[in-house]
Amino acid sequence: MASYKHKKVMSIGIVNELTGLSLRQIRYYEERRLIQPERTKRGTRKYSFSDVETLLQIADKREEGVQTYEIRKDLQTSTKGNLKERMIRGQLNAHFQMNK
Amino acid sequence: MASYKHKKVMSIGIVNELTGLSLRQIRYYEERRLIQPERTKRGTRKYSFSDVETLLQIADKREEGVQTYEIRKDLQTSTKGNLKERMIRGQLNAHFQMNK
DNA sequence: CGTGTAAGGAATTCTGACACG
DNA sequence: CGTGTAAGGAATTCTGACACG
Repeated sequence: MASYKHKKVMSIGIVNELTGLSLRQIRYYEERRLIQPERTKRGTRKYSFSDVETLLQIADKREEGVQTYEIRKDLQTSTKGNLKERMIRGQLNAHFQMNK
Repeated sequence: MASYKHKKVMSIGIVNELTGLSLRQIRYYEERRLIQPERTKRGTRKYSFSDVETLLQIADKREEGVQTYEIRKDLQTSTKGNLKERMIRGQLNAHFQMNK
């Protein structure tokens, strides 16, 4: 399922090609905790397709002038927001089923 | 869809970790045309998750003593076989629908 | 704050070849 | 045939730092 999307297998060079972001930028966004790549035994970073998607979102926000701190909050709330939305929908469904 | 599974993004070192095959073996199976990795601008090989799956199949066959030439044929017919099977099923479905 | 760059070292990958068999 | 290995070079990645602002 999520295995391919979330498996950390790409070197930073590939991520650079896929996103167009510089190595410096990719490492900096990690430092600001917007992404969390894994490390190989010898310390080279490994990224997932999911990380690449996040980086593309980050690039969009940065172009709009949003600071990394704000982007981090957005990324967190966008995830939580989806969860929240799903829970609310669940409650609404339960509500309508009761009144049906 | 197939984008993550077939996108060539992994270095040979990662493939080695994922499959347990030696670099020599991975390169040799390419030489025998069992897999077709892509290359970066400077010539380093890039593999997909799909390639990794194929390599795992190859490893199984090799343990059984099957030669690379036979494995290549198997890989080709297993793909074509699936296609053929689907076409036959389609015809069967059409047949039964006509007689229904 | 966000990003570029030069610096030096360490690890990776590549190819062609010899070896065994 | 399939795989290991030593060889030398080229390219990658890492970190900490200085720079601009």
